[in-house]
Amino acid sequence: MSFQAPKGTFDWLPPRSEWALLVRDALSAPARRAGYGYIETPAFEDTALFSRGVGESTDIVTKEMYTFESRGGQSLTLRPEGTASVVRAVIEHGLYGGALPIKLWYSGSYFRYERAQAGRYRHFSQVGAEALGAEDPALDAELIVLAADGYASLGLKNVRLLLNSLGCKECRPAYRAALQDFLRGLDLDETTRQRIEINPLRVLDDKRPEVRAQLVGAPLVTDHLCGACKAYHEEVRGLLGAAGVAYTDDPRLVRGLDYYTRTTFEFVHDGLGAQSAVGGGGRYDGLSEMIGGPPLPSVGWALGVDRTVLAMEAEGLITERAGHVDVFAIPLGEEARRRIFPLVSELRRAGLAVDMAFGGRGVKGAMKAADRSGARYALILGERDLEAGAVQVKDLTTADQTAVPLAEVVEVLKGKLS
RNA sequence: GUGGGUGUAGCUCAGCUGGCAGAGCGCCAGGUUGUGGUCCUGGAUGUCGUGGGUUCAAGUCCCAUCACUCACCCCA
Repeated sequence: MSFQAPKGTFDWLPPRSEWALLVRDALSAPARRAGYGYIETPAFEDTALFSRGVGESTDIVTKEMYTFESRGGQSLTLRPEGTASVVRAVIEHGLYGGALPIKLWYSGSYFRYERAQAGRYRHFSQVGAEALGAEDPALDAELIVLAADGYASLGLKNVRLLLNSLGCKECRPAYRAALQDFLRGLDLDETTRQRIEINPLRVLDDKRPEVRAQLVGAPLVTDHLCGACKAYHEEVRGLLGAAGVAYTDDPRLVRGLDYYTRTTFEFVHDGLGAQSAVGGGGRYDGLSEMIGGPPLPSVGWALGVDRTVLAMEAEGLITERAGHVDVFAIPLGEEARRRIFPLVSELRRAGLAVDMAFGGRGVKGAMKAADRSGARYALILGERDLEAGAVQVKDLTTADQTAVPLAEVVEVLKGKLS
């Protein structure tokens, strides 16, 4: 019997896994500095939260959810995205009764039942941030700037920001109707024709060349925005410019979740294969009410951790990192191992990163291991040293070696490494 | 759901019109009775994805099947 990770999933292994941790940290750091508090919600929720929140017409809900029945007969679903859960938690705990906006960030695993391909997995990882309860273009701009700063802090140069406005419940219906009129006149396959009736904006997203060619003259949302939406969008654009964040207006940008209104954006990168979005988000003014909460105009984003690592690889930012211990201890013989083990523990308690040779290997093999560990110093303890009450401290970069009394090793190494 | 590609050592892969299972890297050991990163020597690891067929003979040809992968669809 042998096992392998389920289709569409993968394991993060060292040393590459270090970058996943680093990316998670770097993408969330700007939000933490901007007053966003940490929220952690369950990995599964009531199925209806997603079908009503994300939208019955979306692909996510119609064919990509991991839905199962609990022993009590309740329908539960592994979360396919984070926003619905956060809004649910805010409503459930009445957080909207306090100071607004409520600013939250989170990080975790998400699940969508899709055919895997480069950059697209059934289990993936996102960092998210949401600001709930305020309708202020500065809040939209803040979130976008925070995400852009996160990517920039990782050294990414080729992340582009696409920006659009999808209008609101006042102006979207008219646009939707105009778009449907246009699309119905095109030569399209059956599934796409169905999409025109259910979710016409999504058709603008089609990548097939024969479809793209026909979409050239399609009506654009930006030409159908009401006065309020137009003004709001202009304000967001102005603030982004003022903060020095470059963006491209993309009137074709639509997103796969139904709850978006007004500001929508996507961060894209060309080095990921067919998947180009490394992050995205937007405003969702009606979501709270859709799932039974009070009016709570909000905006947020989710950034893909796995995809960001792929983007960094594409830009050559992922380099082999040297090992991460400072000291590597080598006992020669059992007596030496018994003596060096507590010394290793003591060094670690003193704040040094320390590893040691296990498995009773010879000096040569142990030295090889010390070299691979990336340690600056090797500690060698053998019979002769035990008799002398000292340990050999070898600087692996210069090959200088000196005997240091056992009682003084901790202080000496702390001094050398500070 | 649809279409393409690939399955051979831990990893990356070579293996021609069928004829003894290979290389590089990595790993382990020795060269150095207690010293790494270079060098030299040696060693271990294989159900050639799986099942069937053709053949004196199959990693190689045929059929089926599974897995992985890329792309469409969709999205982080």
